[in-house]
Amino acid sequence: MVGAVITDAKARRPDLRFPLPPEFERRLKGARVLSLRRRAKYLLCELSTGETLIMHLGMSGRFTVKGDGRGRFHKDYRADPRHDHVSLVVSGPMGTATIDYNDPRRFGFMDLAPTAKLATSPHLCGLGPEPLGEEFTAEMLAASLKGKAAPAKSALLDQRVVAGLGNIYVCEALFRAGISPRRKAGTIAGLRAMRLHGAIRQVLEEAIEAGGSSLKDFTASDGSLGYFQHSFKVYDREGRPCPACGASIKRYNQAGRSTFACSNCQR
DNA sequence: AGCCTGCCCTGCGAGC
DNA sequence: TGCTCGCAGGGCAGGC
Repeated sequence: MVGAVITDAKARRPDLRFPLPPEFERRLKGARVLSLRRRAKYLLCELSTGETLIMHLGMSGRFTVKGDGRGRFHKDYRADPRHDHVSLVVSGPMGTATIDYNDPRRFGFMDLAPTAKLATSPHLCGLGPEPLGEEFTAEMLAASLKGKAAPAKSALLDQRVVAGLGNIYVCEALFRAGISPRRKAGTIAGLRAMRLHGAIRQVLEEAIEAGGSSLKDFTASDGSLGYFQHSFKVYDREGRPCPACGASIKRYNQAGRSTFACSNCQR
C-alpha cells in the first residue's frame, strides 16, 4: 500500500464497533498512502491528506488482498462476503489491488484522525509502552504495577500498563514467568518483575517468529496460517498436563475472560 | 481513581 | 437432525 493511491473506497455498512466517521469514503478517495505503522493493536495508515486511517481488527476482523498476484489463500480460507464491510482499491507501482476488511462480529472499527494530533486521539492517548520497544523495562513495569490491587491477569490486559497484549499472550507470559494470574499486581516487583518483563518479550518474539496464533480464523493476509498455537503451554489446555510439572492445567474466569494456568508452577 | 461487570456481535461446537 | 447454551483472539460505558 505504501506509495499507492486509494482510487476507490466503499463502506458497505457504517455500524462497526464505532460508527464510521462522516464522509469516510470521500476522505479516503485520492489519498496517497505515506506510511503504514502499528501502535498497540491499532493499524495506522498515514495519508497524504493530513489524516491517518486508524484501523482495529477487534476479535474477528481480517484484511484480504486480491488482484496483485499475491492472493494465494490457504485451502481452508473462507470469508463470508456478507461481512466485507469496507473495501479499498489501491493503485501504485506494484499494480492495482482490492483490500477487503471482513469482520463477522464487528468488534473492529476504522476511524480518521489528523496525523498531527494522532497521539492525542482518544484511541491512542492512554496507551502504555510497546512491549518490544526500548522504553519498556522491568523497572517501569514494576512501577506501573505498584499499588495495583487488580490481579496480574487484569493488569496485563490493561493497555495502559503495556500496549498490545491480549488474552493468549498474557496467559502464556504469566506461565513462563511463574506468576499466578490471581496474584495482586502490586506485589510484582524486583526479580519477579524482571521475570515477567522477560517472559512478555520472549513470548511475543516467539509468536511473531511463528506467524502468530491461528485458533480458528487468523491467517496472514496471503491466507497462510500462524503456528504459535502449537507452542501454547497453558492457553486452551485445560485438563492437560503442565509441560513443566505435569499437574493438570486449570481454567477459570477473570474479568470476563478465560484464564489458563498451572497452580503448581505459578504462584 | 481504581476495579469489576456487562455488553456490543456473529459463528461454531458441545450437549441434549 | 435440530435445538439451546456457552464461549471466542477486544475494549468500552457505567456502576460501585
